[in-house]
Amino acid sequence: MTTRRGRPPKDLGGLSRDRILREALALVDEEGLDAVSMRKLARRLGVDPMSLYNHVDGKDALLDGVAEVLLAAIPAPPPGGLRETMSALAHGFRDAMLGHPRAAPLVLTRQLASMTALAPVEAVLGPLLAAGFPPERAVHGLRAVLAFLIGTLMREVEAAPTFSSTGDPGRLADLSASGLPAVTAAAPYLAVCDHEAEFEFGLRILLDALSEL
Amino acid sequence: MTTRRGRPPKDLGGLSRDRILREALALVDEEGLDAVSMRKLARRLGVDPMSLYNHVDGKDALLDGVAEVLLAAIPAPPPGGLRETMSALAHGFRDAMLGHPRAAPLVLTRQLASMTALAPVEAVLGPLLAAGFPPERAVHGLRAVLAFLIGTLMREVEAAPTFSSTGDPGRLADLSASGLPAVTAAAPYLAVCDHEAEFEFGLRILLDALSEL
DNA sequence: ACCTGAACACCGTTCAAGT
DNA sequence: ACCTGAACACCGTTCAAGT
Repeated sequence: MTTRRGRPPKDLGGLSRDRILREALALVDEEGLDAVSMRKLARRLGVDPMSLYNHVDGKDALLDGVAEVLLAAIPAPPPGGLRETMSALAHGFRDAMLGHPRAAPLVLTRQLASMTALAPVEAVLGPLLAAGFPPERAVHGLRAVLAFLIGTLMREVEAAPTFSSTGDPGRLADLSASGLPAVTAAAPYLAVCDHEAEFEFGLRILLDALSEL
Repeated sequence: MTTRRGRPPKDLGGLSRDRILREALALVDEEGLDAVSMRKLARRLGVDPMSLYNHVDGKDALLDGVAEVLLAAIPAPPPGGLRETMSALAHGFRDAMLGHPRAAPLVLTRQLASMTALAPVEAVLGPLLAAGFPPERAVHGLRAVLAFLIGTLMREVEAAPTFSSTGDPGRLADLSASGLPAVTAAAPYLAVCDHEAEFEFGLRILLDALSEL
């Protein structure tokens, strides 16, 4: 169990798990994941580094906590059909990650043991089962879509290969000069990546496939 | 350019970029990514930490180099139809990552600027173009498949959420007791993940979709 | 119950010096 | 051209002490 403590501790300017996690997220947003350190975080909170350990189990648990904060920001999908629900959740997930691009890898790359990660799972699984999917197929479908979401978002958040570095004008030239015929032919498209369009394209394919059972 | 130096330096027991990268990969395989440090790597090589900097641009460049070593292990696909080629490459990619599961996140997670990453791209794009795909669609398809591959492999390599911790027998009980109806109903399937089957399932869906234009 | 600060065993990297 | 070692500015975390 990696969830909240029993009682929410009073928050009179004092330290608390929530305050620490929020400040950690702010730190990641501003300076990036690599810049996070217990000491720097403590400095920002005006406390001794070791005080953090009264509310958080260590750096790794801290980052898990931040990931959970991000996940909790995914809104519950409005009730609707299978396709609408899955699409809403996929977009909610994407929006939550894009709202904190530098922190997103925490969600996308960590094995979250927490139960808070289950709310979106329930929201996807419910409609799939209601639509008559046997549970095994439903889980299959969920995992295929999730894999795609994680992969696209990693790319979008600049943690995974695009074959287009975001602002590099020499990239096209490099690709064209690669000597690889297909790469050269497709260079103008490889050099640019419309993340929104890629997301919709892949999502549509997967949802189509699921609809056809 | 993050490629090799001009001349391959003689390798008489001395240091070299290749020797450093190979040792780094071995270190990751044995102790995991977090355990990698320039100092420890130097210790294993029997040299002063600072000697590494004569062959590698710093820790980040070192890790990029290891990622490229992994990528280079993907075999060129045997000539064949569109579907065979894409499938062979996907499996080659997967096998390369599973051969070094602890190092795989380096490939899956980093923005590789290197040109060595282009060989597999060429191998996929070639058949797509030959099959009559307009370059824009070909790139779309490539990116959708790649996103799925990255997402599944992240999960497989235990860097991304499965909803089943690998060896945790209490997981099923946790899921069943979650109070979420759909999660409870699907708990037996959520608690277990046959990576091989998930991989084939998702890949088939995507390749089917691409075949249908 | 919470906070503190010294201390331990580490980091990556710069720089001046050696061969 | 390559290697070295001291030094700098950091880390995460343990532990004993305070309130």
